[in-house]
Amino acid sequence: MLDLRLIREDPDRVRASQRARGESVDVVDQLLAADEARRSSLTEFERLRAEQKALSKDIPSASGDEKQALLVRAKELSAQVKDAEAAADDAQRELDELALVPSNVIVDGVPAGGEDDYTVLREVGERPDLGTGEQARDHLEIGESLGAIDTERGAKVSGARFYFLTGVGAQLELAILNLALATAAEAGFTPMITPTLVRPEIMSGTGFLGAHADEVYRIEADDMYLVGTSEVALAGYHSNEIVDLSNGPLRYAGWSACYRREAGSYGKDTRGIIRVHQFHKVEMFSYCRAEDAVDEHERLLGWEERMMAAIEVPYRVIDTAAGDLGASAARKYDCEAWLPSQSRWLELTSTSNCTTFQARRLGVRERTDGGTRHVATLNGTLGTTRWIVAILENHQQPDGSVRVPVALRPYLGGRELLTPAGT
RNA sequence: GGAGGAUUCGCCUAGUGGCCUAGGGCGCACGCUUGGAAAGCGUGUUGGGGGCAACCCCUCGCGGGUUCGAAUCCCGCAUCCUCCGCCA
Repeated sequence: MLDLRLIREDPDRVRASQRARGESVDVVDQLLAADEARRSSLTEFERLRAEQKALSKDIPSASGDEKQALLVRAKELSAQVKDAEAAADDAQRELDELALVPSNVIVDGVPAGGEDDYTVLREVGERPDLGTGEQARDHLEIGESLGAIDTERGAKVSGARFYFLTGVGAQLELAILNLALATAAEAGFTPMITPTLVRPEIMSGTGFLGAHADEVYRIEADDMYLVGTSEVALAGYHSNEIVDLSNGPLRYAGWSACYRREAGSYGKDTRGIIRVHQFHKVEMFSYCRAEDAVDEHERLLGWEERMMAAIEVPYRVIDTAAGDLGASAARKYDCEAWLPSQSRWLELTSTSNCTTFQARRLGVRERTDGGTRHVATLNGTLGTTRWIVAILENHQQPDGSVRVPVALRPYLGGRELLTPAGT
């Protein structure tokens, strides 16, 4: 949700942002009209209500005919107040509904356009030389040979896009997540294990029930949602609170299972564990002052790149185009690892600056000299199940083994190599 | 699943239809006092919205209702606590 004051004072900025995203520009004028309607109906209600209060104060001390006359007048007024209040409520409801429509206003510098209009900020690391003309084996082939990934039984038990991580595969996932959590803790984040079922208002407050509502699993019997990321729970953590940011940002690292329906991605990444319905993730989440959000975003990206370096995979950083941003994000950077088997880049991390957009919906504020104001929220990935893909493929050896990146070794009992089962 | 009880300002609490314009205590902030501090005294201290302003409106868990008037009465819901049942 945007600040109505911004829409009133600088509607052109909002229009430009909506245009860059390829979304509705007219909604700005609809909002301005709804805001005007709300204010005039509210003023009328308040005028009548004040009159009613003044009148009812005189009733107890009146008597006889005078009292009867007052009661008659008060009864009329009571009906008028009721109508005016209903009108004001309707106008407020209409405004509230419209206010959810515009997406966050993009940060200056975000490229306009859609999925393919990103800007590459940098490319880091060398793509592995896997031998002359040799076709790189893909992560599933490697994973199966290591006895690490079992997608067939995943499908048998739960359907397409489910999998078992077995043996060293399970350990490798935990190694990634443990390294991520340790990195976060060292950087001052508070480690958190979060709920994965949340109430509707929390899911909606984070902005995931807009255009991407089909992505979310809903538990109909209990009217709850399964989260696609711990960002949801961490954003809800301080909902309707006034937080204290005087000692710097509040930083949390959430560990959770993540659930995604992957509706509309039929036929895309169907092999292996690149695109799955359930995975684990360690996510950074930061509450900071609005004016610090741009710097905080760079810091989150910095921690993500530290993790990229730790798993020793070649990657690039992209500045996602406006049309490919989630509704809440004002800017998003992705780190994409090189995927040798497909000669393409694969998203491993994503960090979004949601400015005050989420906090406004969720009611997260801070105290300032001039009252309260909404804080900024940011999030970023520090490790997921998918990273197994990039690690297996980039560290595969000609003999079929996989080299373990140095930083992960302590979490794998010191192992330097993962070797195929039965060799 | 059933039966009771609770939900008031950061915390504790008063409040059974108009005297609530929600009182008191704690905490916190500022001031007085002091050589300095403590104590004491005084002032302030929920949040949101409208208005150029004076000022006004809303906010006693949430949503309805009764009434000229609701923290207070009625209905529904949520959360927490206690007990019972069921499951483990």
